[in-house]
Amino acid sequence: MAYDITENHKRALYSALRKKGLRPTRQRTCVYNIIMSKKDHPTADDILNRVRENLPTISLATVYNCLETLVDCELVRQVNFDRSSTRFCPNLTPHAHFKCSETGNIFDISLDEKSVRSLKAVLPKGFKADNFELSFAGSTTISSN
Amino acid sequence: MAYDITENHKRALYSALRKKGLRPTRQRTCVYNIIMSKKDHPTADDILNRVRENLPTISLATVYNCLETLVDCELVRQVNFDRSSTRFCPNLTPHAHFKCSETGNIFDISLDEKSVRSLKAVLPKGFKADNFELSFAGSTTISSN
DNA sequence: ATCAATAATTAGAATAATTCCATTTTACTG
DNA sequence: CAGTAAAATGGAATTATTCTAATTATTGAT
Repeated sequence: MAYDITENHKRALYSALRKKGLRPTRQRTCVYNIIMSKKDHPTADDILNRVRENLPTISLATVYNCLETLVDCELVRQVNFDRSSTRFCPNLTPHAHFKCSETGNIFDISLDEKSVRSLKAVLPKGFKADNFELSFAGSTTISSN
Repeated sequence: MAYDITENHKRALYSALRKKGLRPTRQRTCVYNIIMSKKDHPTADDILNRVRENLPTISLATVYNCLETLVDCELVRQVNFDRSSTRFCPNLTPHAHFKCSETGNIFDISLDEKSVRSLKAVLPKGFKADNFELSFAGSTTISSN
């Protein structure tokens, strides 16, 4: 039996949806698979184009709906860089983002526990963070991750 | 002689503009003063409303133009929270932002040198950051800064 | 399997924030 | 103070996203 990564994704998706009383539709499944199958940071529009190879009639509104659901279920993350379109990220481990000013490429920068702790330590008494976002902009010699 | 804070701002503004060969117009001066006179995080629209008390005919496009200029001159900073309107920040010292999920209030969280260093230390070899943005979302018992 | 109930998808209209454009006004230089 | 270049203006255009009302799919019970 071959190790089928998408079978695992399917299981994760279905159980997360069921937990919230939501239905595993063709569209949700496909959007989720597309995001998981390429570890980059696509916009809703990128995702529409990729998903249409399988579901040619899916609408942009549905892509937005699916993405909202997946974010609510904590199956994917949302990333914002300045004012440009929201991007979606399959990486659920603690990480920061680095955007290369020259190429526009976005890199995940993984954060170990110590870094996460020292990050959260900047908050004074009285502040309780549910989440954080750390992003860098600059230049890099790395061409892709 | 009274300590006139706006005189200092004026000097900072004029010299920063001159350095870039830009003209100190009434609109730019007013937008800058408005931002400096209340240490919060107004949107372009907030700023339009405040500035109109002094310059009733200023247009939103001009506010956007002025803000772009001020950001380019590094006199004010831009802050983005998710997809909502861009906010502008007079605080030029290294700091993070905390947004209270309940009230929407935004707090500056100042960062000491050590924190800034450990922040930048998360970047692997090959990445050179020009700037970073760190923001938290959560709840707080603090009502205002 | 079939049906009803409910949830999800769809296409297109609507909205919000921002940028663009063509014209008028203003600021600087000589 | 005249000429030139930069900036301001109002409105149209653009972009990303959300809303809406109608259709279609999924589920649970017969």
